[in-house]
Amino acid sequence: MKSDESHKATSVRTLELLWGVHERSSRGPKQGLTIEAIVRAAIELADAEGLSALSMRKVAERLGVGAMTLYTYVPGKDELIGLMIDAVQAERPARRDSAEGWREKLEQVARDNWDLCHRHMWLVQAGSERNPVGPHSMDVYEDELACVSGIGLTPGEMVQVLSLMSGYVDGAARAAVQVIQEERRTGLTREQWWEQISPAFDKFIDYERYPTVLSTGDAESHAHGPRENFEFGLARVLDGIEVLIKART
Amino acid sequence: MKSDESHKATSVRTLELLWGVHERSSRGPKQGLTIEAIVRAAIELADAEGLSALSMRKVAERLGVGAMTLYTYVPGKDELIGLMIDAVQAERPARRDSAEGWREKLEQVARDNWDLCHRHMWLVQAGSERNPVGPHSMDVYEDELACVSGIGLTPGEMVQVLSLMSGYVDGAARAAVQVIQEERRTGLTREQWWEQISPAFDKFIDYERYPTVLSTGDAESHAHGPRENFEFGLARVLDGIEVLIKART
DNA sequence: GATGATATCGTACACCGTACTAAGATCTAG
DNA sequence: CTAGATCTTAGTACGGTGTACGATATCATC
Repeated sequence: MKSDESHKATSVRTLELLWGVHERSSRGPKQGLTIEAIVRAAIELADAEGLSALSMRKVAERLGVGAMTLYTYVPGKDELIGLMIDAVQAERPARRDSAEGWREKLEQVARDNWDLCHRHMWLVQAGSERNPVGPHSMDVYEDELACVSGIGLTPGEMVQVLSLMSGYVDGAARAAVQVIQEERRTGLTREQWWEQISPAFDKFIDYERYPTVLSTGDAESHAHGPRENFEFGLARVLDGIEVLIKART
Repeated sequence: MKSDESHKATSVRTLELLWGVHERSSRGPKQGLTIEAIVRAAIELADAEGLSALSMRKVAERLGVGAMTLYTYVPGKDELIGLMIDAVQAERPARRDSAEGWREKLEQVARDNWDLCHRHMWLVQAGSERNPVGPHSMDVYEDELACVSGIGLTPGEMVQVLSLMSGYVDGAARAAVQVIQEERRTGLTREQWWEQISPAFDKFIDYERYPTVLSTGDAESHAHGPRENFEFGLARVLDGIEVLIKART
């Protein structure tokens, strides 16, 4: 376990990196790279080959430098991932004045996040709390907060509503993305995979133990696409929030 | 990339392990271990030291055998984790005939899952779709399905409602558990950490850029505990489901 | 030009999952 | 009862990881 002091030091250093405060001393040789370039290379790599294939060596190779060079820019891999997360938040559409009413706005926020998770699938595995919050994440938070302010909720409720929304979207995106990644990894669609597995499955399982499953019919025949599932859940969550808001007014 | 055939083979093998179908040939020496013992040791290790500290070598050491011995029982680490996930599902309370009505039942299911994620924190990082479903997961699914059957929903809607619930609970548990793990890792509570960071943070940030955040007041002062956040979101999600059910009847 | 701070990066360490192989244990066929 | 087949066990090794350390090259400053 590192000391508290060293944790504080790297946390503050990461904050500086996130907010673009460099103030490097003028002595010594010039740096040949920028943090932005490193973060960009890391994002490209993670997009292309997945988070598990993201390594400091490969990022360095992509930039044409030695692996240890990266450590003069970034304290470590975890902090690099933190920078990646904040960087991609910039892709989310900014203020959405077009949408009318809190519901449309929240819906857009949710879909933006869903889309982002599909554009950068590593997001659903990388997410870690306690990352020092960077400027782009802060922009997103400001936007989200604006969606639910001025509609009769207490500040505490506003925060909780946003936490609910992002919790749901993250969970749903995670499930959806994992299906896609699994299809990539094995080269089989879920249907193909299930076809291969089901004979063995039927041999083991005793369906008398699962009357409700049986009476509901084959789960697969009722399965919807991930997108439909997401939209369904989103509508329900928004309905639930609407109940709260209507009770407050 | 492995061949489709080998994927199929390990999938079927994992199914056999999950459902307890051994049929080992009688030739050769007897096995000194059981899969159950291996899974138990792995769960203890993950509980105690986290998923990142779970390694085949450490599990083997805990059992007093060589690392490679495990591979005669289990195809690989991923499959072992799949067995661990199914095994802990057995801890969830079984049929809940005590609860009245779908809402109370779903509430209990959600809280059981929330509690399970806190008892075995590695669950929130390990979760992977496309794991061949084991007997205990199947029990849970049967239970969940029974909660929402016979209340006027179509089979498709029942599946979607459950997917919504588990998506929300997973997302919320994930966030909550990550906070706890971060506190363990750094030895700082979130408040202590924020106290250390905020001076630097205030130096970088320009609050004029974030009027809503500012007007809402310091987010920390409105922060609730993870448990309260979870219960708040759960109530909203259930409200949303209730809207759907009332529209159907 | 000397000095001292700094960037670069090769090497090395401690891990990881697991493929391979050799050795020993046990059952079955003859 | 023996021989062979077949299994378990486990040591070794390979290619990967993050990153600590130290040597060297490069620059701004005195």
